[in-house]
Formats: sequence, structure tokens, C-alpha cells
Amino acid sequence: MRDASLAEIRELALFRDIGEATFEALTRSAYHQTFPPQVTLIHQGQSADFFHVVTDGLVELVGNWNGRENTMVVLRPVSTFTLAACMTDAPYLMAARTIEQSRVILIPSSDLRAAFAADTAFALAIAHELANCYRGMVRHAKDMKLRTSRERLAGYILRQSALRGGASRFELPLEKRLLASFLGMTPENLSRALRALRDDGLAIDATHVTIADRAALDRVAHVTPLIDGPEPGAPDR
Amino acid sequence: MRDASLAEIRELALFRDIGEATFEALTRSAYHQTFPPQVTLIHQGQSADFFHVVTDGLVELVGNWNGRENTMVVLRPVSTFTLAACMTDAPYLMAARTIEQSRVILIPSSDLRAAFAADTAFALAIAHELANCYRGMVRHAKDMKLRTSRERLAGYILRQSALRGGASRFELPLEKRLLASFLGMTPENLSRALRALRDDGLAIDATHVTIADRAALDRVAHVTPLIDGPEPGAPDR
DNA sequence: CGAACCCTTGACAGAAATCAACTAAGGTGG
DNA sequence: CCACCTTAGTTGATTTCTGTCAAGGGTTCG
Repeated sequence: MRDASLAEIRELALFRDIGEATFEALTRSAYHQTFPPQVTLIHQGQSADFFHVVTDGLVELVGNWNGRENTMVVLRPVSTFTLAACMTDAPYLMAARTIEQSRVILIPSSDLRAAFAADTAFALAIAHELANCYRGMVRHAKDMKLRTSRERLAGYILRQSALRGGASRFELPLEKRLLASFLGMTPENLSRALRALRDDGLAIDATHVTIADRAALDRVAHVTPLIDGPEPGAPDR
Repeated sequence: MRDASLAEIRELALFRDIGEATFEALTRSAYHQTFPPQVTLIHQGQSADFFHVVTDGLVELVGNWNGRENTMVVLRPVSTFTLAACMTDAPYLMAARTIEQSRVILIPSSDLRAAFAADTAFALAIAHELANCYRGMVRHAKDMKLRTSRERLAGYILRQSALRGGASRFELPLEKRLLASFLGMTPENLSRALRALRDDGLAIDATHVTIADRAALDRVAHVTPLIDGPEPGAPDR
């Protein structure tokens, strides 16, 4: 891996507190690679060869079953995937595909497990990462099971706003069909839901989002950290 | 904690490989308590005081939002909950309630984190447990987003059969309204779905399940380890 | 310029939630 | 022992929501 990459990665929460020897062992056989958009990085069912860290771009985790496909997670930098599979040496449950051009670190899973055993600080960082992945998936499942599609959409918009420091105008970061899949609906349905939310303080022109009435939108979404996650930058409370 | 409990617990995968000192530190301030049915053990949003291990009985994890409620997980012995919250010192995302009389070990979260730092074998066991919880929730989310309610029900029946060594006749382990909630449908809908599956080789009389035509049922469910989990007892592959 | 592709819209069909009525079983208390 | 109440489950009627199908507009890209 190049020196510039190494310095950049060393600052990530996953690697910040670990020993120099561990860091070197982890990065010795690792790759930091750039991928074009729409490239499938891993397939579901494959054995867990690499632990992945998205450092730039946008990656989606996709579930497939019986000819159907669904976007389960959208990963922005800096995020990881395939950690649980690597730790348990089990097959990937989801495929991963770049949405836009992305840079990804690939760490052989055997090195990951060796570093876990050798470095307590790294073990703790891994456990935190696993716990956060779990909690993210619990939140997504709660979103799916407790909210209607309209409510999920309103919640998504407010989360995106929060990610941008509470901005009331921003661009949708995803293609609508991808967003629809992530929110558990069809593109047609998303289209209609977006129009319907105009009565609740949301205006959308193509990809340009304007929150006209935040309170009204939140009366639909009832945003809560127990589903929508903590405020960006804040600890998970 | 009583000696009988200690011996019993020592054999669990979580504690099997850890040092004697760690085990003693963990169990010194732990409780092994019996709870009646329908008791709420924890509420969502509470701070993570205890790590929990279900040793007997049946416990459900429940999500609440805006007056709605949904069963997210059903835990049979031996299973754990609140691990992710304890490791990250974050609030519980789900409430827990006993379904039937249950015995639960409660370990103070500070002790859990101390043991993680002190004992590498325990850290590894915790990481495996976290990874398995994550993968379980991914599977549940895939179940929800990729399958219809009828397909989920068929899958559930076949999983329950597999848990019983492939038995074709067994008793439903849950009240139907609880099962309906877990499967993401209403009780009325579950009733109808059960009748509809009679054409697909499933017969249900009250709580008594008979799989008349396993192949037909699997043509509906398309059981796969990537959603339904590994065969009981087998590693996750 | 044509070919994809994304998005939107409308019409329709199917699935699921809701509302309501009814049965059956279990528990309580007179 | 029986009347009464509560609760789980079923069934039917209805409405609401969502998916599907089809068509058309707009954009991008070879």
C-alpha cells in the first residue's frame, strides 16, 4: 500500500489506537484500490476473503433472493463491510457494488483475525465496529417494520438534512430507484410518495431537495435516535 | 450466583475458552434470575447497564415507535441480548420481554467491558457473538425486504422444522399474534396465509403443524442459508 | 441521431391493513 | 357448578396501500 494511503488510514477510528506492529502487519498485504462505478466487489455466498474499508466514493450492499434484488445498506466514507463474515469465516450475506467511483481498502481476513488476537486495542475497535453495524441493521429493520413507506421517506430526508448540518436545501445523494430499493418500495411508489409529501413541507425538483416545513415533515417521520441514529458526530445515545 | 448455575454457564460457547480469573470476575457481580411470563426486562432507550444471557425459557426483543410495537427477535436458550449496547455504552434499541417463564443471567456492562480488555479468548468470543447477532439481523432484514409474507411464513415453518431435526409434525412455539408480528404481518393476515399454504403442503390445526409436502412448501420459501441461516448445529456457511 | 436509461404518470390488479362479528377456550367469582 | 368475562383466533367485508404494466418525456452517451 502507498505511503499516502497509509497515513490517511492511520487516522481512522479503526486504526487510530492500535500498535505500530499491528498496523504494519495489517497493511503489509492489504490493497488500497480504486474501482469504477457499478462494479460488483463481492457476491453474496462467497467465502470471506477480505475485510473492506470504503475510504472514498459510495458503495451499496445488496441482497438477492430468487431473482429479486434489494439495496440493504448504502455506505459512505469512512465505512467498513464484510467484518462479521471475516470474523466468523462465514460467507458474505450481501453483495457489494460501487455506486460511484470508489476507493476501497482490502485486508485479507486471516490478517484481520491475527491482528484481533495480537492487539487488544484493535480488538476493541473491531468490537465497536461490529456493534455499530449491528445497531445500524436493527435500526433499518425497525424502520421497515414500524414505519410506512411515506414515514420512512420523510425520515430519510430528515436524516440526510442532519448529515449536512441541518441544511434545508441539498441534493439527493442517490438515484431515486436506488433510494426506493433501500426504503423498501418501488420507484413508482417513491415518485408518488415524494409528491404526496409536498403537503408535509417537502419539495423535490429532480434531485434538488427543499425542506419547506421541517416541523410538518417531522410530524410524519417522528425522528428518533432509536431508529434514525444519533446526530452526526454525536455518540450513540 | 449459585454454584449449579456457574457450572452450567461455564460450558457455554461464550465462556468455554476464557480464563478462570476472567470467569470469576464476570460472575462475581452477576445474577442468574428467574422471571415470570410477560415481564418486561428492559425498555428501549434505557442506558445499557447489563449484558443478558437467556439460559431457559423464551424472550422477545420488541421495537416500539409512535405507539406501534413489533417483535424483532425471538430468543431461545442459549442466546444473548444487549451485547452491542453494552460494548458501546449506548442505549438499548429494543425492549425485552419474557414470553414464558425464563431464566436470565445479568452481567454488569462495566464487568463485561473489563473482561473483554483483560481476556483475549473472551474478546474473541464476544466478537463472534456480535458478528452472529449482526448476521441474524441482516437475515431478518433480507427476509422482510425480499420475501412476501406468504414466503416468509413458509420459510419460518421450514426453519422450525429444521430446528427439530427435520420433523414434519411439531407444535408452534409461539402464539400466533406474536408470530405474525415477528413475520411483519397482522394476526388476521397470518390466519389467512396459513390457510392459503394448505395448497402448498402445509396443514395447521390450532398450534399443531404438519408438513404434508416439504418440496411444495420449499417451492414457496426457497430456503437458503443466506436468509434462513445455517442448518442447526452446523457452522455458518 | 438513435439507443439506452431514468423518471414520471395513469390504469389496473393484487396484497395487506382495518373494521367488525363471531367462536372457542380458559379463568374468575358467585 | 355455572354464569360471566377476557382473550386468542378465525372469518368476512371493505378500504387502503403497494406492485405491476404500459406509455411517454427527458437525458446521456456512443
